[in-house]
Amino acid sequence: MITLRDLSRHLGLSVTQVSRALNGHSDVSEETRARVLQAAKDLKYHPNLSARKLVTGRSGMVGLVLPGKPVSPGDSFFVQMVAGLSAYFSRRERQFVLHIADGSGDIVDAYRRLIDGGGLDGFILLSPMVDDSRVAYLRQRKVPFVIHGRTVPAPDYPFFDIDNETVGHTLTRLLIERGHRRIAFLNGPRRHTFVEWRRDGYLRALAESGIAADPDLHLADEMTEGFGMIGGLRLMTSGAPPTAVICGNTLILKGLIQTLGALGLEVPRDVSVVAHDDALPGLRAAGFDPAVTVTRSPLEMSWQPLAEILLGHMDGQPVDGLQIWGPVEVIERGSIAEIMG
Amino acid sequence: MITLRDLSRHLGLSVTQVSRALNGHSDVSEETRARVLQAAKDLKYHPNLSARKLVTGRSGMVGLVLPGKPVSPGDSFFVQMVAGLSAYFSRRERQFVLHIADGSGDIVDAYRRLIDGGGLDGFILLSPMVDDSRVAYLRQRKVPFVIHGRTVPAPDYPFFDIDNETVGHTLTRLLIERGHRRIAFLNGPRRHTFVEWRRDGYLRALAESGIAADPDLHLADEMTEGFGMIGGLRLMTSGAPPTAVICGNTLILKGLIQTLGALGLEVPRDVSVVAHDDALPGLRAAGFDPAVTVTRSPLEMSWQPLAEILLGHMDGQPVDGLQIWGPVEVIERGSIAEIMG
DNA sequence: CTGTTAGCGCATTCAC
DNA sequence: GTGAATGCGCTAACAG
Repeated sequence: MITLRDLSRHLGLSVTQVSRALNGHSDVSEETRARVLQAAKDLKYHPNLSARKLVTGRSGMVGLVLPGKPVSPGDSFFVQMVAGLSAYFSRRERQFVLHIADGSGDIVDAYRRLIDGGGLDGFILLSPMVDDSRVAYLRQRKVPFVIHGRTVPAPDYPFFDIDNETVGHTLTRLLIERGHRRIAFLNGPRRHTFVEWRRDGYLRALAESGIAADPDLHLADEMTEGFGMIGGLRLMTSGAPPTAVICGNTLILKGLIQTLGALGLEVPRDVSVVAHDDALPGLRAAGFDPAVTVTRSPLEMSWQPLAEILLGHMDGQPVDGLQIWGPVEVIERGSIAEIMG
Repeated sequence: MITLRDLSRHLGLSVTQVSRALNGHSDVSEETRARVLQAAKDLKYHPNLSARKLVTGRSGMVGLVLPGKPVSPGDSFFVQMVAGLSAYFSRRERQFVLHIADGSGDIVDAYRRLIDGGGLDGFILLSPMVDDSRVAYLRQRKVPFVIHGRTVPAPDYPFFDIDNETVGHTLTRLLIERGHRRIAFLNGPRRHTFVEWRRDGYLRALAESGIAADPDLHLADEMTEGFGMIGGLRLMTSGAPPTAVICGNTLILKGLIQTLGALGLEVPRDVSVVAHDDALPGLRAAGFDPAVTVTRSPLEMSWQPLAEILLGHMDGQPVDGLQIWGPVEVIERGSIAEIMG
């Protein structure tokens, strides 16, 4: 292993000067800098992050903490995210620590250990919740982070998010415009902010058209195929079934489609269906039969912004430029039937 | 953030003594140790790994380097492994660094950076290859590692593996015993040792029964559904098709089944099929129609041994006890037809 | 059993 | 521009 000291002796310079040259300080002659850089490459010098961390307090290592649930195909959301982030940081010569938390115990403890002991100084947070304890803790510790989503509508920390209120509103509007008035929503778990915001958009669209919201038509549960099946069954076998159903993601959609098939209901003849599509591999709404009209925001377009925002934040860039909205596309595919007034 | 120094002042002891108490040294009075441990818990002390690494040369952080290919459902092997390992190490208060390598460049560079710069001092290696450069490098650097598999039949480093020669032999024997003599093998990529060893077992079984091996019946390629389809097609449409096919895993099996279906061939009436089953979620051989006879070694039973072996190795345990064979089960499910002599 | 001393590799004062 | 000294938090000699 080669250290700064080795380099300095090799070059006949002081350790200090080599350090300065490597870190791009201004008070180094161009010639010296060139020599140092060349030698560093030749000798395959790699700065010792532990040593650097000890003196600067920062290691540049970033982390992602995931809840410790068993892996299932439905977790392809996390898989995509982990793979994307890890590859991105690896390319940038950053260390990416994946921590799958022990389900028991406070999640904040995991962060504390990672910060105090492990020297992590940057985090990506997924699936923000109302009153998110992770956010509170990291803010208090003044550790940089970026969230995929938001905990409040207008936060003062960096984030990458889509406009979920608009997602809910758009999907609902699509149906209302075709004459639907009994519109159901198989949403996600209440604890997540985006679920509530999509619901807000849904309710706003209904209100704008003077449609009374029927609480029985809005179901909130884990975003699984199972929920799609059970929720769909509950909706369609109730006394007053909806004429259209909105699905929070394509996993729910998949379940719903199965239930509809089992009930002998055809899309869009018997019931119209729309969904939000994260464009996860193997779960494309375009692949369903019939293809389903969706709002679409590819998850795979979120790693890079998330990573860049985090690195920017760790570099001390102002928060304003680090609050970024991802695009939401509307793709009509004919899974909505026209209802005559 | 709370340091050893804080603890020592709080307790009225020297920093050294507190360190010793925490690290389980013998020369500490029981009373002192108890006091220290209690105070550490109360003040939520977490040792600074960077500092420790600097003086001991070891941080306890372990890493997994994966080749930088795009993620697909077929990578569920890696997904399972990553999730299992990460969860295990997290529970043991170890940091687990996932590094998805940039495809370009020498893979060894990734390890160099992680060791020199990142302070990693233990690795899990997956998918060992003939003349594996990673093994050579880590051995030279004297960095502890554990391999899922082996690079040579009797290595002097720790590993967790199954007896792949026996897997090949067993699957082939099952078919020979039912009278098959034209037995094909859709194996994996030649670069992997386990592929060669399975082939050895296959050839040995054939030889033992005096069956001449037909090179056209052994196909080696990436273990994908596509290979199962293409390879199966090639086998079954050749001039002299086999009466039985062995699949290297259930992904290949899945592809083969599709081809057979497309060709109007029925299992086991028209062709017998066996496979090796890693028991990946969603790819259970039991779920195929008809259920397929397999050798089975659940992947999910490998993280824990792998992790334990690595930690043992890092603790300096002798290698003898760290070379472990996982079980291989034979499950007969009636996908083999009897061939009358 | 306990405390004092030294140094891991690096960045950052402060002098020159 | 450059170099010498200092300390980050911790463990490992070395005394007592």
